[in-house]
Amino acid sequence: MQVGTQPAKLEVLAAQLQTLPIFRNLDPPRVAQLARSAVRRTYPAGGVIFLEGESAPAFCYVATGWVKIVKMSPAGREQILYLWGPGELFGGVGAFVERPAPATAIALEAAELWILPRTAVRQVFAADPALALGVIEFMAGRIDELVQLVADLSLHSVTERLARMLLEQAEDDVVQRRLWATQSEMAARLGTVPDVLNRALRGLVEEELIEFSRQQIRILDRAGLAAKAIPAR
Amino acid sequence: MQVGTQPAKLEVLAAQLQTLPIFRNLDPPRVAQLARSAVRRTYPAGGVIFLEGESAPAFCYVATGWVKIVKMSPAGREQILYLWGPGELFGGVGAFVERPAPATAIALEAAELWILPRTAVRQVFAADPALALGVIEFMAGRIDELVQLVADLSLHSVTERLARMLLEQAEDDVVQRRLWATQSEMAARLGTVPDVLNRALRGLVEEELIEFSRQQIRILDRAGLAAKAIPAR
DNA sequence: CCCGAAAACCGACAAAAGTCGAAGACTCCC
DNA sequence: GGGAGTCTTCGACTTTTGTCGGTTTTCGGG
Repeated sequence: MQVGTQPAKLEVLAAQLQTLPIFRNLDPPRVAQLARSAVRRTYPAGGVIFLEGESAPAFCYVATGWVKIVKMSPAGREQILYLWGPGELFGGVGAFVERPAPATAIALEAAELWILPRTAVRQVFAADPALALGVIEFMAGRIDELVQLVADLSLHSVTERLARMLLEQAEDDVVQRRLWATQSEMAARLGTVPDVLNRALRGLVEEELIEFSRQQIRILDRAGLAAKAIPAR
Repeated sequence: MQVGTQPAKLEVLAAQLQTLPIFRNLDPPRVAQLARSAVRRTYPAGGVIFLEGESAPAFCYVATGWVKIVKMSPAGREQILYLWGPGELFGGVGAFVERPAPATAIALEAAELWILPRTAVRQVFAADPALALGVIEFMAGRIDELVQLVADLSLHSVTERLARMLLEQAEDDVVQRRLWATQSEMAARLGTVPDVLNRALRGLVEEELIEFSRQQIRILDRAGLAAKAIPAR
């Protein structure tokens, strides 16, 4: 490992950060300052980025790879709260509030992250209070997603949740499956167990609404699937 | 209805706002300014304060009464996200971000609220950027609660959730039940239906862990209840 | 190209949650 | 104080979800 990071990489990072909604109102020099203090870390597939209860890290920017934020039950089941991919920023609360991380972050595949250190974020924040609006907006987004997740878990069946997820994620009626997008992971995302998800999946195949392979899931009947997503009664 | 609100009430409001963590770092004159622009509104039991999807209001301060924040399913079931009582502040995101309310707010009993108008909040916010830290902390609290709720819904049974709720809410091993704290409302809070909650409740009575009446629920065996709250397997 | 581990699949079963209809108790309003 | 309406309770039932054991398939690494 080398001391210092190549200027070129930092410039790329700064440019990427600048495009994020949260930093869009921030002066470019400040963004550059943030980028310069960023620490690059890599994780193998399955690597733990931080654990629930630990002191929460500052912002994490995903350069490459995918990350899941999970809650674990005593019995070993897990519920995925968020999935973050390349170009996405997560965490952040820890930069402003002393508060243990409410959940665990794990790399789903080999991932490369930029950690924005707490001190740097605070400096920039103190120098340019307008950043606060961005942070608030950022957190508002997190809240909306969680509210939606709660409503889904409590108010809808597994098949309904699955149908909605497929409709949301499909591009051109096809949901591409990453290597790590196993049925176990999808189940954890939907708040159920692999077996039940499998049943739901082949239930939809039975009704000729979808077809799926290890690589992708194809929607055959978008209208029919939408009907499943919104329960009649 | 009279024009203007009595100065005395506004002073009380200002004093109360000042004690909230979110406004603790705010200059007293600014808090007074905020209080002066506040609008008092009253709602009957069951009255709708705002609907999901509507333009979100700014902060709401509960002077008296209780308020629930709920998601509703097409089938009519509801999931309570938050409960707010006297002295508590909710909402707020709408003051900073143009974003429809993610859920509905309903008064559980006759309630008296102070609405802090968006413009006033923004003025104070612009004048004293330190307020931003308070807002961020405030929202971090909301996120933690939602994460906990997701984990509960997905990872624990109704009885486990009930046991935990009782342990959390009990003061001196007694949970006082408000008039509106019917089994239906408790069920909506726990993410289930009244019948199932009733069964869980009398299941616990059967095991002599609690006893309950319309007025209160008494914990008879705190250790036994705690064992129920944290599943063995 | 083969091997071992992980993932997917299957059927039967168990348990939890939700539904329904109806009866009894309680409250609050008139 | 009566009476309407809500809340609670009950039993039986259905559906959904979760569990278990084992088999087959797939995939990546050697």
